[in-house]
Amino acid sequence: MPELPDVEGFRQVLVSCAQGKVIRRVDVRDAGVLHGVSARRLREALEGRRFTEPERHGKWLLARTGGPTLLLHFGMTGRLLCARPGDAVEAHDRVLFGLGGDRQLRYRDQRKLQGLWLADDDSGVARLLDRQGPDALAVGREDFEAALSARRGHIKTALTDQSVLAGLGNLLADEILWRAGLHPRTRADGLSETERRHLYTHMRRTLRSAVTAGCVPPRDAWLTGHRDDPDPMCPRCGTHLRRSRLAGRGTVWCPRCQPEGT
DNA sequence: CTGTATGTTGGCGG
DNA sequence: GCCGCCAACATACA
Repeated sequence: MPELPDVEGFRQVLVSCAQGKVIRRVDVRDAGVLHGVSARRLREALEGRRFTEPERHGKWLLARTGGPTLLLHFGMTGRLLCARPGDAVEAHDRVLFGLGGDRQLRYRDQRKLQGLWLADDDSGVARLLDRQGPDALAVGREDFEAALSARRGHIKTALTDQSVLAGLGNLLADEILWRAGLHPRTRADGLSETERRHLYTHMRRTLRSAVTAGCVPPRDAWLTGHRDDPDPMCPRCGTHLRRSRLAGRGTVWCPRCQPEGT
């Protein structure tokens, strides 16, 4: 699930559930999601602190406390949710944060592909995020174009490479390329001035809608609404969609709207 | 059993 | 060094 729009939604959960609240109890149910920190050290670092305004960079969520920062990454199946302390704990609830105001923030994740990190200070945060390119929602047109021009590989690979641009995942990349009319194998540094501009514009529009929805919505008018159909058709022109493997992921595109070459 | 899944990393060969 | 591809990580589901 989690790409930039989902993580932005989790940031909102953190704001409404936990911002300003004291962390009374950190309950690590599965230490397998902790990276570079023990359950005990996590508890000692966070209990008694208060969550302040959280930030997001790409697919990373930064839960600030005024002291150490908790960094969360959701992999493919992670979520953040707000519960009551008495609510039944589910099998995949890995860490529970008991808060003031009778709230409980939960990191739930089925597959444990990523997890939680703790940074003592800003330099610790910077170390953890040092491979991240500019955030896809915050990046300006010029930096976006410069990042792509520096890449000789396929455009889809560049868009989903977090060190080039942070936040886009497999669904968003396919969606944006479809809207921009670009074949996913187009060379990133081979885009015309116009194509680069369109790509940036469509990335912004797609991200804005998706952030509002809290996910890449599987709407009928979106490519994402059809990628899992047995015989998927392009919602714009009715052509049979193509499927293949690119950048290590299942890739869907419309051969008519996104012609190869040129 | 096989293949797939919205993520990331590290290794291999070109 | 850059690039594409693949396995690995852990788990569920068709």
